[in-house]
Amino acid sequence: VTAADSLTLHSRPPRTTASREAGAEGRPRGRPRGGVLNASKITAASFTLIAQSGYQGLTMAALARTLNVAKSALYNHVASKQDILRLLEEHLISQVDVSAFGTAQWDDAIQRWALSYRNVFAKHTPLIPLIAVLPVAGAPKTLAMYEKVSTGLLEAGFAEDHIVSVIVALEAFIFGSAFDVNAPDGIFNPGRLAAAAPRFTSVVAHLNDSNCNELPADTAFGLGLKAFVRGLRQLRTELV
Amino acid sequence: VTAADSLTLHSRPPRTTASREAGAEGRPRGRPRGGVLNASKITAASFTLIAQSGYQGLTMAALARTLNVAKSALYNHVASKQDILRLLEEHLISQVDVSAFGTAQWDDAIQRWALSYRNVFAKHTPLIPLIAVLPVAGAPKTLAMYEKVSTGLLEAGFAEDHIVSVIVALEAFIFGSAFDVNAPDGIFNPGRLAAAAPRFTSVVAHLNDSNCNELPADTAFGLGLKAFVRGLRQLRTELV
DNA sequence: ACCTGAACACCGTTCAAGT
DNA sequence: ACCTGAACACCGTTCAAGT
Repeated sequence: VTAADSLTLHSRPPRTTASREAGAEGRPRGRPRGGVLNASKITAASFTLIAQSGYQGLTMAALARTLNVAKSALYNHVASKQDILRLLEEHLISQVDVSAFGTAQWDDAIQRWALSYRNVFAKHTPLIPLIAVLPVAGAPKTLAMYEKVSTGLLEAGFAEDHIVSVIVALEAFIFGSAFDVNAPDGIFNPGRLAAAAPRFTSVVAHLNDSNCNELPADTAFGLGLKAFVRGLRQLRTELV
Repeated sequence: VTAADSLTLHSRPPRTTASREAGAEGRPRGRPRGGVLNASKITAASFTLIAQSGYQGLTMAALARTLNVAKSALYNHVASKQDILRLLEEHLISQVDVSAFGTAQWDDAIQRWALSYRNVFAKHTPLIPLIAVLPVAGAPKTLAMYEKVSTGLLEAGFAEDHIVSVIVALEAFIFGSAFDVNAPDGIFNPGRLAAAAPRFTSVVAHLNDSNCNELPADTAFGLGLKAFVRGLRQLRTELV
């Protein structure tokens, strides 16, 4: 045991900054009278923060500052940061447009649902790794969306034992496509390696030939969705 | 300026733990004679670490410990942790099986490539948000894979100006499906909310009716891939 | 050129003290 | 029940000192 060791046992390291790090400015220490904090205020503040500075700006400290509370106060309402992400996910799912199921043809309904779903999560891709693995049990709004889609597919004539697979497969395509929306311009530009990949280079050069002013991610999503739905139309009648 | 403030200017906070935090045990301070570190050693150590304790175990500190160097030594070979993730991505891409292009029929080749691609990244989903947005310019192995796939699709008769879209769409489905592989059992079990979603509940109950001992993620991937390829077969001839 | 040691500015989370 | 203040155990990154 060195001298430095025993020192740490008796003296605390002084704070590196002198500024206050936690807490609301004026509020006394005890329990406040009004409802200072709750889950939906945390959700709203999170979306504000994300809109301002992205998911990288969504920290417990920033959230506490926005809500004018101490960081530790957040833990009276959520168990963890993951818990907050789950709140965001549930809120976003309810913004996905499922209204076409029941009004439009099943194939049109799928396409409109998928487009809406992708657009909602394109701005929230950091949630995707979470959703894809999140049990629906505690997520009523997510469940409500699945109920709508299932009903639409049942009425379209899909066999009961294939519907979950159809939904999972479509969601996979939707989530993957949401990432693509955020790809930088020229992501496929081979640069100085062009000579090593002549076919791909040529094909990238033809990217915008037929889609003048559409984003590459949108073109790919449209083509993929069309192909997917065409294939489903065939399989629907075959797979029984 | 308080007393605590001026204190920090003159005395360093003592370390909270007594154990050494950085550095290799025996090595002297200066530049070592042998090649202690390089990019491929960092890559290999990263995969070892991931295999042992997942991506959450992949930290600069753990990496340095594994390689028996100081954390700061890593920055002589990579610019950042993101840089390491890019090394991993390039290495994994080269494990994707593209051998079916050129030997099998185009639709079979796509299916085998897609399955291999999904399987490789199912164990490395934290890389997916990165890949989907990563320019190919500095990634020769990624480019080599695209060259193979492009060639296969060109020979299959797809129009030059659609091939990038076809690849992007397929990749979206592949990446999304990779996440599903890691979903927990019973992810679709509605729990106590079953009554609110009767159709979905019924459809989930029928999930395993026709696929006795296959994982749900595999069933969905197979069905989605089949639908996708069928749709592509139609669009290939139409879209010209 | 390439390493060590030490620090820096964060991060999410915990917990006693307070009302 | 629900807040504050203070700490804890990390994290990735920087940089002077050394050879």
